[in-house]
Amino acid sequence: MTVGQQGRGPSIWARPQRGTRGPSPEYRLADIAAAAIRLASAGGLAAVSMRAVSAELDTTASTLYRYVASRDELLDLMVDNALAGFVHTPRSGEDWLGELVRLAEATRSLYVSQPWLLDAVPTGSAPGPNTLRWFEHCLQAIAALDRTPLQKMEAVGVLNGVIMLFARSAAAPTAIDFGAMDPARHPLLTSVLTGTAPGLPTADLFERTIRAVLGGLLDDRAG
Amino acid sequence: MTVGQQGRGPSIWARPQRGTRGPSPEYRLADIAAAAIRLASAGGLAAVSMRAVSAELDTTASTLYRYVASRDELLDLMVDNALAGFVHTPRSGEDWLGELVRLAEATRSLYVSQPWLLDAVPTGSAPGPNTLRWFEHCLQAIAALDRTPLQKMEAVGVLNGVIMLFARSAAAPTAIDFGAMDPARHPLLTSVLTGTAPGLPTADLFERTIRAVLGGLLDDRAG
DNA sequence: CCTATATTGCGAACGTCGTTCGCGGTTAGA
DNA sequence: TCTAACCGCGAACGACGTTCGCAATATAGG
Repeated sequence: MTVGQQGRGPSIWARPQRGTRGPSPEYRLADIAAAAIRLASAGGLAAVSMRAVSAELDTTASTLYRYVASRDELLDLMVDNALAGFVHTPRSGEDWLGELVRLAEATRSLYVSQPWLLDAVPTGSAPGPNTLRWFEHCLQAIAALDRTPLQKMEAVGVLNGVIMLFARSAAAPTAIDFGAMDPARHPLLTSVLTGTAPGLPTADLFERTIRAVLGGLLDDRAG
Repeated sequence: MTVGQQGRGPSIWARPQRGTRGPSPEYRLADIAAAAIRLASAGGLAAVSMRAVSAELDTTASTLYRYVASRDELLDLMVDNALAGFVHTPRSGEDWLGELVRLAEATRSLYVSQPWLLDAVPTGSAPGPNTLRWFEHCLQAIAALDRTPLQKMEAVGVLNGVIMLFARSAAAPTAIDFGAMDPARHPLLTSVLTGTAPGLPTADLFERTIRAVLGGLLDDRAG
């Protein structure tokens, strides 16, 4: 592969195959990604260091650079590997909004089950095949709508952002320190925080938000 | 101050003042935050290392720990210092949705002008006085609405998330490498990407999204 | 006034990190 | 057979966050 030195070519996904010369590689990208995901599931993305991942595979850090040009590329690999677990099948007779809500909830549950994704996705600048498959599913659901491609792309981008937003608030149990709050200066905030238990978001807040956003952006009445 | 060793008390904002014993501190938190913001504006949040910030102030890294318990606390300081530049005054006769849209656009422009905020905010778990002031403004705008405090809090949280989402997409000019895209496998995505210039989001997409979200979550017809 | 105590700035160090370099060994093409 | 490409790996580099201990300094209490 020899990616470490020369490899500032295209992204991992469109990298030329290895030559046939030397010994065959001892590891596969899928195994490397799986080892990294194992560490991330246990200790968050911070636990995914090149040394830790290589140790998980009983090798050394420098060996990893035969397969991956940088840690960010390894994160790209992890993201796409995790998104391989995303499945979505349209149901006959389902309206596009209902299908997208269902797709959004499946996506969110995937983010929630693997919270490190929320930290890894912003880094990634090279969407892998499974990420593209997710986009394709979204576009498929709204294919019949009479909107410009750009509008559809924007809507899907916002959809993804809203999903990550809700997944993030579900993953972080609001360990916020309000030590700076002065009841005199912030009366409304004080009454809200003391009046009711902060708690988790309303159960249907996610679906309502999705419907509000997509309905507002793609519904035929808008424009 | 002696924060580095004993300082695992409350957050920076609710920290006991320094005693009167020793020599008076040579630096102020505001100056430290300003120096860090200067570095972040120039080179992103990655340029804000304890050594770099201390060098900016002509001192050493260990000195910083007299003022700040950790790098994350320094980031909290930076965020609140940047949010000090946020101003918002309600206009008489303005409806709540219009006011929130105006507030949202002011917030977004602040995020866009200082993109490191988007990386620093997720870290911060201790909102400073200026952050609380922002929340207070939001709650003020919807004070007259007949919604439960929890619903209002949720809506403000979603509002903030949407603002950051749009600020992020405006800050990162879509340097995405689509090298993995196979036209056969992803026909819709291919047609969208080749058919139109990716470009920036529609001009009014932000406002329309804000209105869709807040209208859907807080309007009297919903619920 | 004198002394104990608290506080400051700082040099040095520790462990970890991402990444690079060069070596010896291995395989396939010329 | 020889050469060029490829592999795994040990060692190192520079940077990072953070801790520790020391000399200097200023106040509080007697």
